[in-house]
Amino acid sequence: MTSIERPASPRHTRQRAEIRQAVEEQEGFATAQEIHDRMRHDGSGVGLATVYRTLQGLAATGEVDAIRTPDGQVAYRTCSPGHHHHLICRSCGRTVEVSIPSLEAQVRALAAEQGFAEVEHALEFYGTCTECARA
Amino acid sequence: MTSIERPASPRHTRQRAEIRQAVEEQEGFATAQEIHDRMRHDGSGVGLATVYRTLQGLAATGEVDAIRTPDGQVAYRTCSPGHHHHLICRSCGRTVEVSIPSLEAQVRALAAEQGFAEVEHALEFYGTCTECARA
DNA sequence: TTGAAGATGAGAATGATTCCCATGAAGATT
DNA sequence: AATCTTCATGGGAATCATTCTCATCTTCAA
Repeated sequence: MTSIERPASPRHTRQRAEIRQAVEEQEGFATAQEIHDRMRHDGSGVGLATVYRTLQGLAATGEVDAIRTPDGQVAYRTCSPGHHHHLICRSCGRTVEVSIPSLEAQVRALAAEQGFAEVEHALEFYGTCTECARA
Repeated sequence: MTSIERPASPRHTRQRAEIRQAVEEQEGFATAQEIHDRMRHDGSGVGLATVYRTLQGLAATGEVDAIRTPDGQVAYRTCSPGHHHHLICRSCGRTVEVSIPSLEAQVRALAAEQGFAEVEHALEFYGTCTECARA
């Protein structure tokens, strides 16, 4: 198990605060690049590498949620705590958090049945919300 | 809706046959690069770009399943027809197909509830199989 | 057999993400 | 407040998977 060392408590820096705020302000999920672009547009001089690093850190501690979009990019969002999934609009990005308690039970059952341990899953839904369906 | 034109019926070529066979022979999921490497190792001279193109085509018609691994790469595998999910061993790659009928119903219900249309989902499970848990 | 539409392959191009490393800032210690 | 050690930053190079380009071959219908 080779895990990268990460300081117990990261330092409080201006950049880190700005990035955290940027993620909190956005509606749905956004990639590191999108967040970086928006910050730049808003006058911040934070570097792209820092945005990547910081978002990864925030995701590792669960402070933000990270998902992989269908085209392979990683997107971040501030979410409510606890296990949940997302229903994401393909065109506008609007995101609804949903939880499927019965799924979690089934997953455990399936895993046991097949003899698999430490089973994790990532489930996201992509659709078109009412607003966008109109246009 | 800009969809890339794809010929109704692709031509039958030696390369296409080789690639299809390579995917069928493998145990679990493999990336285009892995498949290409194995083919090369077995004496095939098929180009990497062709492997990528062909696998994409096969996935588009449902002849093979394509998933995105946790680290963002696309992996392919020959599967049984119909909607199903995968329980994949993180270390050895062994894959078990599973279906969760109740999930599909819940998805439709959730989508309707939130006013989302054309909802798609991708759900894969990653765990450690019995064999690998021992080692 | 022949021609046109497709397929192939080698390498260049792309694009997201990570790495490198010299410099700057945070936080603990006097 | 001054100092010091450690960690964070940022800019640009480096990676790496994937796609594109395009000249050259194949397939397959006529």
